[in-house]
Amino acid sequence: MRRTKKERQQMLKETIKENPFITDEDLAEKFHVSVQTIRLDRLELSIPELRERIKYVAEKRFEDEVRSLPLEEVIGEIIDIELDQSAISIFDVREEHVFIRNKIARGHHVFAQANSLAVAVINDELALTAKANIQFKRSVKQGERVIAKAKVLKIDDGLGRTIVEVMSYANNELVFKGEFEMYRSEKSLKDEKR
Amino acid sequence: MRRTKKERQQMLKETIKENPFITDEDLAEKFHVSVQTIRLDRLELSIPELRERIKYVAEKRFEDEVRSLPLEEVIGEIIDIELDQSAISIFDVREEHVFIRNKIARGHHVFAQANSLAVAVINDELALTAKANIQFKRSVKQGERVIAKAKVLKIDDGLGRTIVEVMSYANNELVFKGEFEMYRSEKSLKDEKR
DNA sequence: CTACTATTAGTACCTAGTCATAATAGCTCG
DNA sequence: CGAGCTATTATGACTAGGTACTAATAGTAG
Repeated sequence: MRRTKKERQQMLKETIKENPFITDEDLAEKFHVSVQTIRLDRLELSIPELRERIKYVAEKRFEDEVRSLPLEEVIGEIIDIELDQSAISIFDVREEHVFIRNKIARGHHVFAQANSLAVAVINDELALTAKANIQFKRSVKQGERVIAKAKVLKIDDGLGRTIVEVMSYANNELVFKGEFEMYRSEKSLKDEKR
Repeated sequence: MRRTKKERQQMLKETIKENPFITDEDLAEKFHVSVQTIRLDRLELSIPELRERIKYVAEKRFEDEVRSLPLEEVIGEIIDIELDQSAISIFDVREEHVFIRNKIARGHHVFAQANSLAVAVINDELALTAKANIQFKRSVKQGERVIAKAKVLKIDDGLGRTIVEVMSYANNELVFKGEFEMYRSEKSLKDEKR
């Protein structure tokens, strides 16, 4: 007993974590012990053999590949709408919407909810966002429910522009505020139909 | 010769590509041939053995991991980055990103590309969007490739704010322009380390 | 019938292990 | 000093999933 074992096992853990592709033989050499000792250590620490470790890494990669699905069609669920007047949608912040490190919602999801609500409230076949002025008032965490309220401020038929204000709340606190200048391309067409 | 071989080898290729975790034995069963035939096939097609395949997948993941720590949360693919200076990403507009009726990209996808690029370019553990002023210059259609270029304009260490400008182009035309005011939470910590 | 391809079978060997058993070394406690 | 203990090392049998090589057989074309 070279006054080690615990130390060696601690280092073993870290070494394997850092490089799962290392064999018992290489480990034995590295720590100046026999292969059998390394195997006993792995047994005690429940570290699987090289091949299992590699397999695990490979499988995880495969899962991840599917995981990176981006934004959905419409973000949030619309629960109330009065065309050309106002609309409300809710959006539950889940795991896939947040940064891994701190569980804070990525800005573009909060934006997406507000933006798609602004699109929806416009009484037109086709509404596009022309400009937006937005502020993220506070960060939203995983598990919170964001309620976005859109209000149509001004409809300028001449220019085909509509100003929509969206305020988003989580826990009754304002988390996002945005002013969207929306463009209606089909306005004239629609008017003709009437 | 069951009038197959070529067909079988073609299918073999695809099967393994789809699921690299399959053994020769399973393959033999699947194609109703002997294990030896499968091995001959692999030899002819230069497909490595199961363990090598798994290892390859695992290694690739490992390479990606270093790259994808900051990048995995990005919409679009980053092709160039100089921290705290500039970054470029590309984003191909596909079916799932557009309005069904007119094949025009939804604003929040274009925004998401720009916003996540602004997050990525910040040389910090954690960057959040505080404000943004954006303009959609022209609509982007399905099939177009959007190239977003981010430039760090100002780093205000006192406030912990950084201004990032993002210009997005499709077909060499400006389609989106945004100015993002980003918040760095770990700023002070980093300064202390220096 | 012969030549040729495709397929199958069998053997020896490899890597990186598991599992079980046994031997040895270095201590400490009484 | 020796028994008891832990840690380490050695040894042998066995495993999966192969490689490499040789040989036998089936089926078909010329």
